[in-house]
Amino acid sequence: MGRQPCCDKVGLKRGPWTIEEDHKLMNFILNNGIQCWRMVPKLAGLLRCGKSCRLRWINYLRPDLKRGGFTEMEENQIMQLHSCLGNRWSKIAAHFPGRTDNEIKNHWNTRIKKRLKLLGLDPVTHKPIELMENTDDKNEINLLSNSSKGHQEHKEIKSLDSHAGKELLESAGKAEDTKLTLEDTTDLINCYEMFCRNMDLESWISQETNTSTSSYSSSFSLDDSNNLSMGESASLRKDSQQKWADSMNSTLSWDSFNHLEQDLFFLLGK
DNA sequence: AAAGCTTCCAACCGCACGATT
DNA sequence: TAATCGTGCGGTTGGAAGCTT
Repeated sequence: MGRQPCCDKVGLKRGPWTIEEDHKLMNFILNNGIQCWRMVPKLAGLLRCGKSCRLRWINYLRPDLKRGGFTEMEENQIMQLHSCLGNRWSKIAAHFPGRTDNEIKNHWNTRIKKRLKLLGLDPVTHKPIELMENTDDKNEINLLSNSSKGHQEHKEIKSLDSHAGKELLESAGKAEDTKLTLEDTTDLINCYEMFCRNMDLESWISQETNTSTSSYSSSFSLDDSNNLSMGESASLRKDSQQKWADSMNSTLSWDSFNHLEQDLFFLLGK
């Protein structure tokens, strides 16, 4: 009953892929498509398990992958999507043609999380981090000394290399002891929440998910590779990307977010 | 110059769930 | 119907590269 096991791991290679392995996998998939990942390594002459091949293809070899760092606009969009979808990276990635869930997850963990913390927001809930009142001045909060994790947070922020962190700290002119008045923080939070409300992101996401997620999915569709020629696939992708871009234009005004962000930095810097 | 530290990201692992036998 | 597979997903890790002291 049942099927054969996916792969026995005895004798299979692990770790970083070599250029030769990449070429083998890429050539095989481009020439034959994918019927079954389990068979791919055998037919392509690779000593890898199917799962590993799938991951390598999706995250690195796929021809429609978008290379390079994330733009500020993309980062902002990820933040917004995460506030509604949580850690559902594949769902988030579906809104970014050419980006992988792994890529977005990595970027979130290394950059965006810190950026949100700098804004005084909990990266999990997107709610304001507990405001700690300073006993000497009731109108001040210490952004960097939240509970017992204060030291760690401080360390993380101090070592930030992202433009967001540096900009924020430099604009505030207080790299070591960034303090906001309670008034500032309340303004900041109100702006952020107002922005989220105005975007009506949840309805947009549910609409997108219901109508078109599969078309925009970052995962390469096996059906596409099997049933469409390269030209047809490319055309389909182009249409999907255009539709996606159009839907973005009609739904969101990123200029307004950038302005808001500048305002937030201004608030912090004043 | 080099040792130690931090950041980044490719890759792995285990689980969930629908499909298949 | 139960057992197992195939695939996708999210969390985690290891090591290379870059940075700091």
